Amino acid sequence: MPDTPAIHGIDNSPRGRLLSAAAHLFRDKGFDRTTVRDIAAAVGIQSGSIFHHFKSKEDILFAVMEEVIRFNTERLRQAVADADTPLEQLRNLVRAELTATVGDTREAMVVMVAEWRCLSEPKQKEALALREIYEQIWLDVLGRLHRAGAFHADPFIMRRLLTGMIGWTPNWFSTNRRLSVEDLADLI
Amino acid sequence: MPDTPAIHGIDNSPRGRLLSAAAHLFRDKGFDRTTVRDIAAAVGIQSGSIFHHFKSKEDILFAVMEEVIRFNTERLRQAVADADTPLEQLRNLVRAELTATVGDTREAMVVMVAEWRCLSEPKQKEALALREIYEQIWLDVLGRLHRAGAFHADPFIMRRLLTGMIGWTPNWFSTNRRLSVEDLADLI
DNA sequence: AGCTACCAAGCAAGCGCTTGGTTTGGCAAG
DNA sequence: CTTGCCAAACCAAGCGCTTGCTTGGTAGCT
Repeated sequence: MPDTPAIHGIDNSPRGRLLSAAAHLFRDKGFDRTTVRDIAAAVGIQSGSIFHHFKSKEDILFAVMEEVIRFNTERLRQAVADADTPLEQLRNLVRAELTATVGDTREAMVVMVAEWRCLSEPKQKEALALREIYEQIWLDVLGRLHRAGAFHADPFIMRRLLTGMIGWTPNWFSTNRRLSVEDLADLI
Repeated sequence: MPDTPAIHGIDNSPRGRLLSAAAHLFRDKGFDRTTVRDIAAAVGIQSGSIFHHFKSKEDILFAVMEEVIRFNTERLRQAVADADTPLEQLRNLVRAELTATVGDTREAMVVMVAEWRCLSEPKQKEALALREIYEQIWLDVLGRLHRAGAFHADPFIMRRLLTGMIGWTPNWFSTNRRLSVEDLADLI
């Protein structure tokens, strides 16, 4: 009965399968409305058995976020490294984040922005630290472009507007339309 | 004790005070993590007394959304009516939605986008109908601008990108910085 | 009298998580 | 090639608590 479509960057150990199933459920029911019994059923085990792999339900959510953020931070780094000019770096960043958001790590990404506050405060801080590394890559590239005179707005504001645009895409984008990446690159 | 800051467009009848308090709690704890006991305590009554005004907890959420969407639809209409040129209409729409999103109906707006899926399916449909009236105002103006050649992208896509940008603002915008409205108007 | 607004008490259901025991797969000693 | 063993993975049952909501009654205003 199990078999949730896997998420890129998560292996298929028992733990990994649990994470993928959880991410899927968290996405379309929300963290609070997903019970540990739901997650267990999705991978075909008993609810109690979950706590052999994770010490709490919150830990599952945190693990999902940690995996996805680590994986995509690496992707951003590659995107920057693969480009020569700053402008091309930006275009690659947009493409990379779009891929993460509507592509192979879509479910986990949606969960990360939507269920942030379901983490306890210490876990939030921990996740925020990872998140800041991620954001720094963006800010570096945007800052470089700004100093080069490519745009006049504040890079921080710029990043926030981009975050909003890209972060909203999973709510409307469906993968029949190819590469709206180019659309966005044009918009900048 | 009571006294949550009121939300524009909601009166201060017992019912109205309940709605404002609920919107406030829903915003910073989420719908599921907010108990009816929390809401009751926020206005200084017993938890059971809530069900004299609303027949379920979900009904409270729906009422919040309904009020805020009705109020802001009217605001959008005014924004269009107050402008002469299509471009000015767009600028007014942006300003109006920003005011709604980070201004006087901020809490309720955040709740509306974040807790959408907490509604049962019938209620979602009902809310969606109201939402579509709201969106149509945007699409009318954007369609007019598009036909006039002001931009070449699909108006639907354009609206979605704008939705993302504006919808994300409450996550970073704080009301010390005046009128970022102008920033956004420039970006189009 | 009748209505609105509320209280006090509690019920049934569902929740996260615990507990104690059982299966499974791998691996090395005999 | 068996045998003994261990750790990882899982089951079956249920505990204690919180949740949304119900019920039956009361105070005060018109």
